[in-house]
Amino acid sequence: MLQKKLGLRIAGLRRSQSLTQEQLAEVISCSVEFISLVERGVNAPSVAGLEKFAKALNVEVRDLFTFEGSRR
Amino acid sequence: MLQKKLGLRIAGLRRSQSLTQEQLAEVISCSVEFISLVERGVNAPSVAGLEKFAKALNVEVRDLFTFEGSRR
DNA sequence: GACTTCCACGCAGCTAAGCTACGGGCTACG
DNA sequence: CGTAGCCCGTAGCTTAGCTGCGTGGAAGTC
Repeated sequence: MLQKKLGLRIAGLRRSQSLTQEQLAEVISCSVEFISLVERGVNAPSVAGLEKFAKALNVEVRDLFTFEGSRR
Repeated sequence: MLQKKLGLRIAGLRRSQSLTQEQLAEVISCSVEFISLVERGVNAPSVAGLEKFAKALNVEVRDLFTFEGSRR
């Protein structure tokens, strides 16, 4: 549920930075496969992982949970 | 790092709702000990767990990651 | 057609961490 | 004293976070 939206959000942010999954994986220092899993909502990163994602995407963690559907 | 702040945030939200750890644990249907661990920043809940916490505290997940220190 | 880049996806595996139960201990309050 | 609310350590089960490998497909370029 949540991870699905989270994945889409991350994928969107990544694309908006013109990064490939591979590049993002390198920044985060994790596997490309994992990026794929996360973006598809199969896996959700841990809280520690969220921090990395946010940093790599130049946003704050709370922004990762900010969707269109959310208020505001 | 993050989980520390997250824990404080959750504890703060819980208190502001005048809930005890026990009551919160019941709403989330998890153990009281776990609430304690989370609030102290020893453990961080999983993404699925975050959803439960947010729902129990009547906020959105993104609000759990909204600290004083954060921008805005 | 052949090649490359980007990505989805299944499978198999390790280990870290989420989560629980039990037991003890401290403070505050009636 | 007794109870409520919380902290804390230890020990343990179990899930899922995360990896590697290998495949294959869509789109672009030459």
